[in-house]
Amino acid sequence: MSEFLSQHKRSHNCNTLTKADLGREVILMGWIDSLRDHGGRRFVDLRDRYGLTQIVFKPETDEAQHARAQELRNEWCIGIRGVVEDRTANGGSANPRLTTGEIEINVLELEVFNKSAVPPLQIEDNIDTSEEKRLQNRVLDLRRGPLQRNFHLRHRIAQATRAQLDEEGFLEIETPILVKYTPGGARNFVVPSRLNPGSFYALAESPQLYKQMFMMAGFDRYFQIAKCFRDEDLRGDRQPEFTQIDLEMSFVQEEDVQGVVERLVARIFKEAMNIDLQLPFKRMSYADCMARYGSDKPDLRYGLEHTILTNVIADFDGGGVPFFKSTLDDGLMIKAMRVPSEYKMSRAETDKLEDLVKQLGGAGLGRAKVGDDGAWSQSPFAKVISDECRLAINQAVSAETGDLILFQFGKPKQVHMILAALRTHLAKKFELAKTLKGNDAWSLHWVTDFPLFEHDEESGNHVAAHHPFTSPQKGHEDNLVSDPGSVLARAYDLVLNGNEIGGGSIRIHDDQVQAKVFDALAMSDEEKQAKFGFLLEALRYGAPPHGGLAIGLDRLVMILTGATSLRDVIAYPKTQRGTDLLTGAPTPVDTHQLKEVHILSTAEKKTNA
RNA sequence: GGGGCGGUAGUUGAGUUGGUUACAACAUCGGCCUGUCACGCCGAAGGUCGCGGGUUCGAGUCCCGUCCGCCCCGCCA
Repeated sequence: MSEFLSQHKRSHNCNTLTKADLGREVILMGWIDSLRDHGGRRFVDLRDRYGLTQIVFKPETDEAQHARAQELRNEWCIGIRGVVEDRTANGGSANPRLTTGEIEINVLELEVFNKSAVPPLQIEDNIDTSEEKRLQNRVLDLRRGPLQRNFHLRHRIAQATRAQLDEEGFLEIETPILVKYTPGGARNFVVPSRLNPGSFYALAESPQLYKQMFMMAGFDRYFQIAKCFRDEDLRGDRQPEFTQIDLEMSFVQEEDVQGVVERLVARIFKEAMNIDLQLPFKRMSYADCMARYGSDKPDLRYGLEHTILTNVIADFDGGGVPFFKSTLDDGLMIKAMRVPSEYKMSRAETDKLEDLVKQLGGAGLGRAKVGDDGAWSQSPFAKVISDECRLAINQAVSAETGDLILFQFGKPKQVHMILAALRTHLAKKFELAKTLKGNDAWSLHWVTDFPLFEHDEESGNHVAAHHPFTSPQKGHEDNLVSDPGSVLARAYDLVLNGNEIGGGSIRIHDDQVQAKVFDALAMSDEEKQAKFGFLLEALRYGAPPHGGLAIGLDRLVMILTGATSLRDVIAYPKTQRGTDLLTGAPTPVDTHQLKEVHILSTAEKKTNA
């Protein structure tokens, strides 16, 4: 135990002292952010999570302390006792960039708690160190201002969430992390059970079924800031363990859930960002999103809308363009995006767009430059297309002189995906969203009317688009068996600046409807009982109508902090390969540990470089 | 499962057609400096060019394999 600590308590943090404190004796503790040694004056910027304070060592104050100060180095953790003095009166100048910039602490006593080896990264706001080095040295990385601020904001958001949902009558209840393994959907992390040889838990993908059962238990309004685990491939915005603001409500319709979420998000924006959002948020149907933006989470802060041309061109039987004709004959989609003339691109730049299309798996990029009178140039279709078809296309996409029309042909899913990628690519290139200020910089909207099922190409079956407990829309129940592909769901996603930050639905509370949905999913009685028997059982005893939603907390924090990766808002994140460079996890475990949990590894031994 | 980019002092980068002792900035270390706050000045040290193999008189550079990081498609009910 340090003598210094037993005699002194920290009196202030490094961001509070001002001229109002002149003459006070204070105790500060923190890290050495930087050093400036002038021989007879030794300056140290002392840093803690709150800010910086300059401390100064002067030989006339204390010869010995001044001499010791020469030994100090960056990132040492120290404590000091000293007197608040006026920088200007001391013959220096104030630093207007610091809250504490008008004062400095004349050091009377110095305590070194712990020296620091030379840090492998610089502790500065703007570093260009590779992410690999940063993750390997995460403790030092986390000392940096931007990450410290990200976690402050994350804390504010979590607290605003608790306060708001508490005020709205929600109960915060925890659910298990070790849960029943259910195949289908996201891949589960699997945990062997030592006490039950050959059996396994899964780590919870989400508290979905538990929260529904809370409703059946009568808790009425539940929320949780819940850890979730999914063993899928990682992305910049996907980590294998992540956090959801999870909520569920009884006796509600879509607009009730959406209203709660809108008020919650508005409160988060107000408390964390001091931004007043306008309520309610816009609503767009899934079909509309896909047609106009090629995405179920479009960024609505800019245009670059798409137009489906399949029917337009079919009216002209391909308009004399053999490729159009063969595309139509194959039953494929033709879609275009108009790039207005103010977004100027050279030939080389449009060629680069085509490279992007090919990287995404597209065959190529159809183009047409629109001239006077709607004539096309720089286009493989220009010479053969009929005037009528060309004009109809121009009209359909609202083309004006100087515009560029980009075409995609093929399966709808891929056509949408590629044009959506081009749209976001061009928006980035021309900085369409980045330059927006104030409220214009934020776009929130609901996407509604999702299909209840998706067609799974692998199995040929229908699979639940959201999850199998999502309620079909009213009047659609009869189509569940006859035409499942046409059934819309009572599901809704919340989109922020082109990111899906939340999703939810009104659930099925009627076991007859639930049975039909399982039928449409081609699920046998044994299968439903084995997987979801506990839920079906609960549905038999007075299940209330209910619905809810989950917000991806990490993603929300990422967007609000302006971070470009989830890794900057999760304290100890995983790399794209799912490893933790700080601790080295995951690691092999020895065979006797495996034996204890009754499993045997089939992995081949890896040799590390 | 697939496509793309990258790995060179502690850190970030440069390194030509394969050719002396692999270069710069910042950081580090030593010295000087009484008003700095991107302090300044003088000096020094610092390298298994991710790893393994091959071609060659000679490889950071060319070829093959492999490991690692990042971005994207698939995947993520």
